Amino acid sequence: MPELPEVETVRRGLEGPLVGRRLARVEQRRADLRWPFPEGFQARLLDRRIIALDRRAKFLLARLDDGMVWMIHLGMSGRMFLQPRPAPAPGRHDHVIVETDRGDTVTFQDHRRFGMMDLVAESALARHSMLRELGPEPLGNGFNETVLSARLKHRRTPIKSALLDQRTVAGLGNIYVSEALYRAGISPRRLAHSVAGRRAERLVPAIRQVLQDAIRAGGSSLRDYVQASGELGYFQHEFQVYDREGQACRRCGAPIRRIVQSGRASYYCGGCQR
DNA sequence: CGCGCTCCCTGGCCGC
DNA sequence: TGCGGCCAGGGAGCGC
Repeated sequence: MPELPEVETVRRGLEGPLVGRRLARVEQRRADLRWPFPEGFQARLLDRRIIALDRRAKFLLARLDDGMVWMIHLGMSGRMFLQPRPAPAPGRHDHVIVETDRGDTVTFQDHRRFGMMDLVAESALARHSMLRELGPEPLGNGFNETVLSARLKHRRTPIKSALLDQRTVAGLGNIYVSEALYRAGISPRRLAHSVAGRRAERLVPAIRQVLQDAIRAGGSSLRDYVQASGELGYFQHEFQVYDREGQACRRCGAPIRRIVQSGRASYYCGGCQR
């Protein structure tokens, strides 16, 4: 899926076509994604005007003119993109299609259906079960070495797992955790509590920089992800460790290792990361 | 409570 | 070429 940089790229790409626009047509093509759509989803979106398109962690938040927020999560394989004109007939995995009063068509496509959508009152947003426990935005002011250390200090799990946990810091996923740990010179196997302090001082800028670099590149295009415009991001060409098992570390030449932690692959250089 | 494993789903790829 | 097994960017829910 889309991790923070991919979601942010989609947000930027859709902001122009969607913000200020009224949803003149809404087509919900199945009853559920990961979970059922909220009651009356299609009718409640229809004719609403989108007043802002924001992002929190990996969620897109479309603010509507009736005080509701259209929450969108892309899961592992979700895409949200602007269609060319005229829009082609919907495909098998095109689950939600909206058309604005300017005639732009935006499609939500998700072949694995791990994504989700919800409609929630702005006033209740912070209490939503999927948002309520999220940690700080890594690119925001609330994320620094003190905050990260406090969140790692009591954790007995490997740092890799702690960073995938959205309560620690919100928006990292499997790719950018591996890449950030490489940049910080920290082994994914190191226990989280031992990263609190000096190592967290390296990790914070490593996380910020890898996310910023990826956003600048338009995200990473692997199997599924495309930008809102349909263009490919190119950060995958800058991966130092992710999906590079057996290839030489670009810094020290040692072969990149792949291990499995909490059921997910981790990639790292045994020479550069301790 | 905190942690790790399994599962949800479809499709691509690899080896036989 | 066909088929089975494995793997994939996420996260909830369960058992230990």
